[in-house]
Amino acid sequence: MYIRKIEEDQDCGLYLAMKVLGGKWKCCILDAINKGITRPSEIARSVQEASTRVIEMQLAELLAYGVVDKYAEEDVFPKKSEYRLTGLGESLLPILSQIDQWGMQNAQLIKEKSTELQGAE
Amino acid sequence: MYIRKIEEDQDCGLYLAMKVLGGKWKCCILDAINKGITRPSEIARSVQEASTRVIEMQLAELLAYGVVDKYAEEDVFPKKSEYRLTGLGESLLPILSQIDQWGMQNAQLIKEKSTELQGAE
DNA sequence: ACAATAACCGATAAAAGATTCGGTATGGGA
DNA sequence: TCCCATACCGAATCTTTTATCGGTTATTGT
Repeated sequence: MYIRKIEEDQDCGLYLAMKVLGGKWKCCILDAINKGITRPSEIARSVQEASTRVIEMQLAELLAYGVVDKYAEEDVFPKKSEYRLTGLGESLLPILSQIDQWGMQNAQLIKEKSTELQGAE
Repeated sequence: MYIRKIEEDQDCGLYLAMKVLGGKWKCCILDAINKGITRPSEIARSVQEASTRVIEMQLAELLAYGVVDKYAEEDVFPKKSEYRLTGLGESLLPILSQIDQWGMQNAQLIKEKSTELQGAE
């Protein structure tokens, strides 16, 4: 079992929110589910850069935080699971789309500066 | 010089935005600056959990991304620097406060689930 | 019998991020 | 002279996150 060593800032709403949607692929997963891509294997195919293991792990986290719900049919072939947004998850959508818009609007600048920060130094 | 090894998702606005404000203390720093706490030493004191080195590094990143501007007076004692939000930085404020609100509204749940995720398993 | 598909998990390796420690430079005050 | 404050940087180290690999279970088709 993994035990966190560095103290967190549990009074900062931003910090708390980032715990829920801060993972590298969470936004892509939420976006996929919102678009109707609900099965793990489908999500994995739709994101492709991310391995199925990562999708599984992040889905598990989203599930734990109550942002998505899971509907599984184990006694069917092939096994079938679907993940859907909960009310809490839906309450995140407008915020996510705002951040996404900001990112897209400033994409050019961010990409440039980002390259500078790691490129020539 | 450091070279990133894992490919990024440069078409996801959310992912890009997170590059700018994803650091552990960026939100606290932006909040401080917005409140008029503009000097590095003051910011460091106002955040206290974070070391001055961290503040310096994250300020440098925010500066590189054009979210803040720097006004330095080197020929003064003691040396004086001030960081202020740029237009781009200010355009982030409403978004930040929305995320913060969401986080505060769901603070109880997030804290509980967060504890479960690392605590008993 | 064997390959294929779906979902999932555990252990470990690799990468990224945060922290600590020491150092630079300037000039004021005890 | 020595110590303080301010701002800043480099490098080593520690922590956290992400990726990779192999394994499990169950069922269908070849």
